[in-house]
Amino acid sequence: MPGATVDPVGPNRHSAWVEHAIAALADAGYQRGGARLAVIELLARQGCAMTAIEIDDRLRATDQGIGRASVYRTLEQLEELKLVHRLEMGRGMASYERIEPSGEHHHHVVCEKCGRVEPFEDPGLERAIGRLQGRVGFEVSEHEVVLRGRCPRCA
Amino acid sequence: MPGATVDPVGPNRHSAWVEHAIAALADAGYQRGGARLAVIELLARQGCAMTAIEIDDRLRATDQGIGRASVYRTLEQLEELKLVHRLEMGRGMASYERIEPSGEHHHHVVCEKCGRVEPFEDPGLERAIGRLQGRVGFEVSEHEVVLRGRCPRCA
DNA sequence: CGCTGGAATGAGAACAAGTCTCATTCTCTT
DNA sequence: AAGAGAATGAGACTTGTTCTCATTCCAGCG
Ligand SMILES: [Zn+2]
Ligand SMILES: [Zn+2]
Ligand SMILES: [Zn+2]
Ligand SMILES: [Zn+2]
Repeated sequence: MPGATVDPVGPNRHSAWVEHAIAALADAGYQRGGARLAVIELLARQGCAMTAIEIDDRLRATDQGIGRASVYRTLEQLEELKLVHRLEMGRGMASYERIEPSGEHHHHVVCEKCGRVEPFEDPGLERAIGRLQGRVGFEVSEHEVVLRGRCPRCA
Repeated sequence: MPGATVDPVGPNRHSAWVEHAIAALADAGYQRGGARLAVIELLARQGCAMTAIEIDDRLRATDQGIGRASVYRTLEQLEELKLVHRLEMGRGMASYERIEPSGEHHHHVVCEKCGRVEPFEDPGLERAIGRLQGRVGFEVSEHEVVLRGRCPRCA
């Protein structure tokens, strides 16, 4: 689903992931907390990766005024529990996007001129990566693919 | 006839890339310089990615005492000319490895526990990526694939 | 309910990778 | 050999991220 955009208010169809994340955190022994929930709900509304800076800025701007430490701490915890995927697609800063429990996911094309990021899916690519599993000596649990080039506007 | 400085570790079979890089830089209008050459010769000897920090430390330790600014500047120039590939596979720091003019290349598996990086090649994967070219709206010029998991030692 | 121990939070200091500045040194062409 | 301009490097600076620790909040208990 590339292109799912921000849903500023009210229930949204990604709330299932919010429940999933909350349950996983509870299972892992975490207590509830407002800052963590705010991060989770923000990520739940995004269709693609969002930089840590952007997440932090966005949450600092709310009336709750979430702190930077809480944002980064939460992102780290979510990554540890495989609830979000951490990506480094640009000049040294991390982005995050939620991981669907279903395994459904996408990869990214990045414009090397303007930095624009676009998601894409491809079953053939996934199949090729799947076939790789035995061939590398590691026990692979995730993968990421980044294509780089010029976007239509910059070409 | 080209007075390439003696490599303290002895002659290496990648000197062709050194020549290639020097020629490309000259074509791009750069003058020669000792710091830049040192970076190029170091990269020429590596079989896989090396972090910028490592490159910098290594070159600072030489009797020439290459400066940090020169190292990063050179890496940026080499990347711009597509002579090296910049990778961000770990905790927010860049690695570099040379690009073979032949197009021959590999991808990486990273251990999420100990950080170990291992290269691998796979024609099937390359084919799948090649088939993708038209399907994404970008004019793709490079790609990178990173698998993450546990290495044999950490599994 | 109101307590209480431990978890969660956030302000700001600390870090670390990378970038910028600019005086000096080096290259290359006359 | 001289001059114009490129390359270099010491160190200041920026920036994304992490750490510290005093304060606030949560959940179980009486
Ligand atoms: Zn995405
Ligand atoms: Zn995939
Ligand atoms: Zn490599
Ligand atoms: Zn490839």
